[in-house]
Amino acid sequence: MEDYLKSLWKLGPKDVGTQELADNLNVTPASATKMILRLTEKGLVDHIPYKGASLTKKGELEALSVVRRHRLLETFLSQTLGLGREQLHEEAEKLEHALSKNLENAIAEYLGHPTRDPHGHPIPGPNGELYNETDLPLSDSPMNMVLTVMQVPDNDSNILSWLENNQIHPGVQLMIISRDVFDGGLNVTIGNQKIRISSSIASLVKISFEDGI
Amino acid sequence: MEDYLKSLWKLGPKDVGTQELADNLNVTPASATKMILRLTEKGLVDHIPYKGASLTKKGELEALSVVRRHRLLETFLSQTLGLGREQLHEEAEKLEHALSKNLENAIAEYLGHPTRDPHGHPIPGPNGELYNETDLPLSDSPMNMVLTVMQVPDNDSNILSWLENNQIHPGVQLMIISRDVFDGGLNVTIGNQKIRISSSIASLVKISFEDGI
DNA sequence: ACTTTATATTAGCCGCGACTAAACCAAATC
DNA sequence: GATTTGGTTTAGTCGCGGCTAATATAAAGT
Repeated sequence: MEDYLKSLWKLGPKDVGTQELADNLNVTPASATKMILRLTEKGLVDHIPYKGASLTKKGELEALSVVRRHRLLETFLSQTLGLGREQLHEEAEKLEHALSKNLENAIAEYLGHPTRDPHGHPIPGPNGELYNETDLPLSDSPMNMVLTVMQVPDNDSNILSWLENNQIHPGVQLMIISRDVFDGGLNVTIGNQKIRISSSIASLVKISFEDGI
Repeated sequence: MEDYLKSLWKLGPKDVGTQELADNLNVTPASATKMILRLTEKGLVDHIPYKGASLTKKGELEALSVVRRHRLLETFLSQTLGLGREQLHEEAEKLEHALSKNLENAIAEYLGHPTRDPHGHPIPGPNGELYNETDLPLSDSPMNMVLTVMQVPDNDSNILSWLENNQIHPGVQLMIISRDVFDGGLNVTIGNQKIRISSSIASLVKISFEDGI
């Protein structure tokens, strides 16, 4: 149930199709439909048959609570155990459903109420507060300006390992040197390295023009 | 399932009755019977109908793995977040089922492969190794000797809070001054305090004659 | 407008883990 | 030896969360 809410939140706020939801959760469309009905019954989603589903206010708060637990756990596991960024998502995915309010609070306290997780994703507040996103995809960013990496994806450990190997993670500064006219691939400098980033990956990395984090 | 294995281990190694098992897990005897059948099917328990159930070798290893995860989690939460001993059990109970082998290893590593949890209970090794218990119940211990508290119970937060308030926890030294002839209550000195411990609680506290922990 | 096609839904099944109510067995009492 | 009694098991139900196969709908193409 919590996984469905989380996916609806991630894919929303538009109406999410059954297929899209099912794909996101690696289940069959039939399973997704069934769960959508259950969640509708509970007042957590609005459902227009043959059209799609979206979270109600109540459902959104519930989803944000799951996201908060997930991202706090990622931060906590990274901080204490020093797990690599590419392992965090999978582990947090399992633990998030078993995290009590008490432990959530204790972890937030311990970490000093962080606002971003190790991938740079904003951590919702205890009541679902989420500040405005201003970070932009690297793929859409201007050339010849110093950019600060703010976010990397969390759910694909292959991509994440590649990024890690090339020193691309939140806080790092880089500059786009040139952009391939045909496939949108980027040549960037980072430190004194020059690397090429495919456009599909560049669209998953978010940056800001500010220095700090 | 894991909870049943853990309970069978805790109540064993003798044959455990359905009632006893059900009480321990706060479920009805009917539920316990059903699960015993499932576990028997899987080769994890031996079951003699109308008599009782006990773990097979395979079941015991599985149970010890759960116990290991539980106690590592208690130690980890205590160490990092500084949770009180009386909160640890409940939180670990929820998380233990969601802890991957990977994370279990990382936590054990981080903690330096501890052999006891914060309640003094031995932590099984990664392959179920468990050293010999030599600790004795405080209730059966001799008077006028310096005793080191080794273990306190983990599952009753009321008792645990009381013990904590009276500075009784693993590592503390105390001495039995007198024993009530009728109800077995103990008068003990601990530091420069004198307190009375009821026999029911004294039977749950384990001590050793050695100094260190 | 009719048919094809892609997407959604329903129907019916399974396993897990809980429950209540009813039947059953074994051991102790009469 | 028959009966009471207490613990055990079976039978039948429910909710969660999956699945497959079949059906229904909306949208697009002819």
